[in-house]
Amino acid sequence: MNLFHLFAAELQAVLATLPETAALPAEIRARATVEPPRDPSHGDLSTNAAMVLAREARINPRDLGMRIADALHARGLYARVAVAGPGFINVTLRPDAYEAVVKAALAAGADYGRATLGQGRKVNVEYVSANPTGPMHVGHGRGAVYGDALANLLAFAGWAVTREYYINDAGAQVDVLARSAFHRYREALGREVGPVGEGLYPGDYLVPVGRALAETHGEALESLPEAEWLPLVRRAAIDAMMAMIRDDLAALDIRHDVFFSEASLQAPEDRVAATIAEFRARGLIYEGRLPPPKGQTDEDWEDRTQTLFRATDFGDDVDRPLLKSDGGYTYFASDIAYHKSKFDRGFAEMIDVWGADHGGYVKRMQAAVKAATGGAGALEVRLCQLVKLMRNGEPVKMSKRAGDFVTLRDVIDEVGRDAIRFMMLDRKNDAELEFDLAKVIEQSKDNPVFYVQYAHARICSVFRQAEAAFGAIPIMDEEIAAADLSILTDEGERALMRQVAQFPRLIEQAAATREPHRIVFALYDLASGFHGLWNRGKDLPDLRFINNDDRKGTSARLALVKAVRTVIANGLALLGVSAPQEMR
RNA sequence: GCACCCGUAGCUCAGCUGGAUAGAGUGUUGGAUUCCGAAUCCAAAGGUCGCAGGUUCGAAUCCUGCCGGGUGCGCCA
Repeated sequence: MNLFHLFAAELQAVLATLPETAALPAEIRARATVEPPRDPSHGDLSTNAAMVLAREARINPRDLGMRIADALHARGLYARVAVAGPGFINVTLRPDAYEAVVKAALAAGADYGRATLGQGRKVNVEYVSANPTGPMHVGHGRGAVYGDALANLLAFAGWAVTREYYINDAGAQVDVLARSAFHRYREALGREVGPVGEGLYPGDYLVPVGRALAETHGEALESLPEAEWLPLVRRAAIDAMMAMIRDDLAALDIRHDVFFSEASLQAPEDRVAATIAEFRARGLIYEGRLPPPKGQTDEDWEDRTQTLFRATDFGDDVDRPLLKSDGGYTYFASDIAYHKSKFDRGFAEMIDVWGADHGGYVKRMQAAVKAATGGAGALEVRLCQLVKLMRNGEPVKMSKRAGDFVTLRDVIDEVGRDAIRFMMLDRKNDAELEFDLAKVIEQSKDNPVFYVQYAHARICSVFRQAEAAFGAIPIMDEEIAAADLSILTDEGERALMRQVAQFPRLIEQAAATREPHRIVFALYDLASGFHGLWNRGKDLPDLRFINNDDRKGTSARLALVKAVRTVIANGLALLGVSAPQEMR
């Protein structure tokens, strides 16, 4: 049940029949929006219809507002319809409208807020996609949490979501990984290997990989030429790294549906070559030169002819190379084939979640998708800004030297899944995020995670108390479902009803804008409203949720807080944060 | 030089795709616990929304130009 949808439909019906607006094209009338007024004293719903349509209708906004307001009022559904300010039409609902919403929330339970915005369309959300060359860092964690919450949100809002991870297991970096693992392998055999060589990965996370290789192969690999041991060691190292990454993701309760291997694009069949051939046949590729980049030292610049994709024809700033000087594919070439595969698998809508350091890559990838799909597919890229890791207000150094490198796993182990997920979503994804380890573990004030969870736990506690006072839950559930909510007239109670009523709208807006952080802020506000009402019960016993002398009033208030708990639980579920029964 | 992101209270950030008197947390100051969980609540104080123009009924929000910070800029991924 979505009050905003219901009213918007009424409004459009009025606009379609009113002499002043009926003649306007439907898409003009659709400019009218419905939203809650900032100031609750203005009413429950507000529309800008009169202001938005006045010009086209050739009437001044206030007069048009009066006409629309009269027509709305004549429908007999609203307690009050008024024109205010420059032409806002404010609507006050009848009290029972909110009571119906609370009942609807209780009936829907875990499905309350579910929307049909996506209309069942398939969408592919690709996130994390960290290189399998080492442990994930905190920045990966942000993309992981954001992508996962976004996927949850889109699924809840009516999309058919596939969660995907792209494994970069094809380039030169995984060869470096293999050589690094080979070093650890010889070390495990007891050879005098010395320090890890220049250009190799020094982290000791490869030590177990080397040890496992030694156990499996003994000394057999040592005598082989690199060309023979490298594919074997590479496979083992990548598998080990991916196992580690998947384990870390599981610790955050993140599970992808598809792990897509970059290497699989080239073997057994070479789909990158096929994509390039197709582009070439369509005249999207030419041999040419690029101007050197400006503003940076370019002593290594070598002016040469290369194989270029006409990205500028599809909105990019320059054309982009597909082949490296050694004849291999650029990462971009592979990525085109990869995104084409997504489209071929039925995803016209694709969302990639990247780190901000890949921002310069967005236009070319969107251009490529446009070209590869003939305009039928669209790629949306959401960038996650960097995470500044802090401890007690001091930045934590993130140098790669062993010792002070803080991995994502370190942070998960230190602060826990709920805290890290909530805090990562406590900021807009394109804003930098300051993550203070000391504050996040502090189980109190500074920590909004506990604030929201506490509200949920407190409501659970209320129900435990109610059960003790009034008896078995099944009986209570029936009473709650039948409760007369019209006796709840306190402003704090009405405010909670409004927040419950706005949840479906919140879901749609958060999904449409791809902004799960809105849920975080809304849950915080809801928790705040609840905590406030709770404390007023200390001074005003009539506001207490449980009143042994007033079974009807208790049922009504329990219905309200149960609806609040439902919203908190559903919201936290989308964020991937647990909703505890108690905080102890 | 170019592209993208950011600039809002001392600090960290929201601001519902252009709406009404710009909001939270934190910090500071003062207050609330015989009673549903004080991991809570209430109050005070705190603002040239980076600057300057423009668009219109209306701009923190959209456009242009500056200033400041960040991320990138062929053959890494």
